[in-house]
Amino acid sequence: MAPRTADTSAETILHAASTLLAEEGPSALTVRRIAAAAGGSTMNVYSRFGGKDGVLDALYVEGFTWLGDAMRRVRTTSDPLADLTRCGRAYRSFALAHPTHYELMFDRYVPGYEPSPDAKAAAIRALSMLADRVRKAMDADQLRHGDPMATATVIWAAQHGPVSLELKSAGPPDTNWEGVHRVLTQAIINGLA
Amino acid sequence: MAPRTADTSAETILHAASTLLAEEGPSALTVRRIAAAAGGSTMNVYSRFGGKDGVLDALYVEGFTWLGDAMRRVRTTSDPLADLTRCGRAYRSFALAHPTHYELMFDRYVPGYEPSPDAKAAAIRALSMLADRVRKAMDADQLRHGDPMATATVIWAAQHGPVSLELKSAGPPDTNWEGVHRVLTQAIINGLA
DNA sequence: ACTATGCTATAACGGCGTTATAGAAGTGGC
DNA sequence: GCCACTTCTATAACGCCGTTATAGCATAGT
Repeated sequence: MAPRTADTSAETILHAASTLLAEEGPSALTVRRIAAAAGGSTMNVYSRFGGKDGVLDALYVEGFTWLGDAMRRVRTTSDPLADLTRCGRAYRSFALAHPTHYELMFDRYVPGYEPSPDAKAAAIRALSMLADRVRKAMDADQLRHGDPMATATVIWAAQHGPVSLELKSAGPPDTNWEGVHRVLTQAIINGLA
Repeated sequence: MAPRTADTSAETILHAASTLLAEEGPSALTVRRIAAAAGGSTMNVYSRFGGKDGVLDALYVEGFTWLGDAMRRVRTTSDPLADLTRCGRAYRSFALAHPTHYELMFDRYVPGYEPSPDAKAAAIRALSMLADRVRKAMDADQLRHGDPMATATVIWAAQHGPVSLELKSAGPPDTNWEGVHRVLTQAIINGLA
């Protein structure tokens, strides 16, 4: 049974790393711990992912896949502007549900890590999902016309600001971050209309 | 001449660390390199700053001091709303001029580092400088009345979003970040008026 | 002059990412 | 059946990190 040892496949390693990231945060993401959690040796990580950065890239893409899915799950109604507002709420929910993935994706929590071009492409793909909804709103004359990608970037930046600060609990300790996020999202959508 | 060795005072160490951070980025901030750049031994860093986190705290406070100074330098006119817009520009200029300090302050670039309560207090102090200007705008009936600190946090979040993304060159490579920042700042100030 | 104190530099410890090395399992030819 | 040969594995080593222990030396007090 089993080819030779326990099945330390790429999926097993990735799952172990993802769990480690979710449960103990980025500092638990060491090659030795990932390999031990997956039941294999450190070299296994190197042969399958080329090193720590390869695993981080996979987790990065995993995060953007989840974020893209969350955006996709937002229902599309006849009011594209309301849909965009709901996208904002979904964005914040994603960040609060997967804070460590969010930090890996958007704050450079892991020191030497820089996402590979492929990984960045996955990020842009998630952004274009937002751009699609922006385009819909433009077509419905609910948003000022222009480059949908550029407008989507503005909305994204308005999301990232409060969410990023909330996750690192910056600012006054009694800050109502849900309120900050709501006000900011509303202001930017009104401002672009 | 000289007490005993070269003057590896706290200021010398801090200056060496700050230069290292500015010129080579956070990854150059190792205790050994800081000590060598300051002309002393590693123990020097420990006796004067208690460890690496102590130095990071000092750099963190240094960054917020600079940011506070930049906010203070924005001229105060009879149009508080225009002053706030200028504060936004000053904020982005600061981030672009001191990107590595900004990342230390706002993105958790350095892995295990968490700012001490004192350091966080310095951050809140810089934020209340923005809150003062918000209060002025409220007194002039240019902004909706409310808690100035909360409103300042909203404005801050609107600044941090685009600036943070720009610094890590996220998003489409041809993004006009100055434009994103301008649109977002204008939208949030209009939205709060 | 001599002890005591405090600061210094060096060395060591455990852990990190990564690389080199050696061993075991599978494969093809004869 | 047996022997190279390839391939994947696990272990150990290297140089770095933050931190701590240790030993040396300059000053202060008497």
